[in-house]
Amino acid sequence: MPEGHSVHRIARQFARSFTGPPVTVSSPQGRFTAGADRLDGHAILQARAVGKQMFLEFDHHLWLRVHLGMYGAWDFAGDIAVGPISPAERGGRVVGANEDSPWSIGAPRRTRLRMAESERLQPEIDVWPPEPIGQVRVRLLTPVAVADLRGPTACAVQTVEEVDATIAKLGPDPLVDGEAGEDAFVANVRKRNVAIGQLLMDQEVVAGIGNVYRAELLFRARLDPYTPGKDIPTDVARELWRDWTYLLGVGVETGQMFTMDGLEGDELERAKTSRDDRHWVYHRTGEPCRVCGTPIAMAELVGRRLYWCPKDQV
DNA sequence: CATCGATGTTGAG
DNA sequence: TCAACCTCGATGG
Repeated sequence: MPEGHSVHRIARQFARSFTGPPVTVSSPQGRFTAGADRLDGHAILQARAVGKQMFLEFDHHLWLRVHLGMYGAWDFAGDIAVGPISPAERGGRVVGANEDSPWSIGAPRRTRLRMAESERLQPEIDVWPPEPIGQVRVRLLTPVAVADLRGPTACAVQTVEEVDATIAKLGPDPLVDGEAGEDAFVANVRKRNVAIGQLLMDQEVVAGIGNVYRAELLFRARLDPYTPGKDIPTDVARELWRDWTYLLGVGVETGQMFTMDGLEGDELERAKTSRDDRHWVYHRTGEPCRVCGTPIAMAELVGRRLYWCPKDQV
């Protein structure tokens, strides 16, 4: 269930801990054996994230494309990075190892970290390499680090042409397209006679936004989710993009989806520690709007639940 | 302890 | 249009 920020963080984990040495690639589960055999023994050159898709380039110029979907996850263990990601690693394209933690051969650390929509340290490993847990589609193993992929929606070996085609179908991602993304986003929104609440979830319009960020972005903009894209003024669309850029940056740096700015004291602590107190409207059906007290509304839109304040968002 | 639902795409029909 | 993916925290008995 990760949205874009998690996928960028996972790509950075690969850039920092898996570029350099040859990688042993296997499919403990057995469902990706043919694909794993095509990558086995090759080194990883770079990790890229675009929206919710991640791409690893191997040194024979084949790529592994992964989409975690609803409940996919990566389990990392060994000499891996934990915690906030340094500003030096910002950017959608990450090449090579981080200077702060250069790749080195040595005894693997015992850290185990699960990276999905959130990140959680797991009990430390006691043997190297650790036993796979659950249905592991792909295992990537270096002398000092291991990554196990579980439950992905997509996991495929691609040529560079196929990677380019996959990315070409995606809308702009602030961490990939930078300033140029803003114009693309505004154009994509304003040419469609489709509700903005639907457009924000459309990965061809903008890549990386999921159900939580959609709801929160629309509330932060005080925008009615049912407003057709073509009726949204240019400056409002630009502000939406800039707010997404901001929230994505916060998410990538902290690993959490902070959407409530300006909190202090107890409110800030609650937002950090309690899932229920973390959002303006997401998953708050019937509860009082934090601004006006009106019960938060919920409706299905293209098969996903949409949350909004019917009074503040107009 | 059983059941449900989910921060999402893919591909069969 | 809908099941598959096959995980896992929340919920209810």
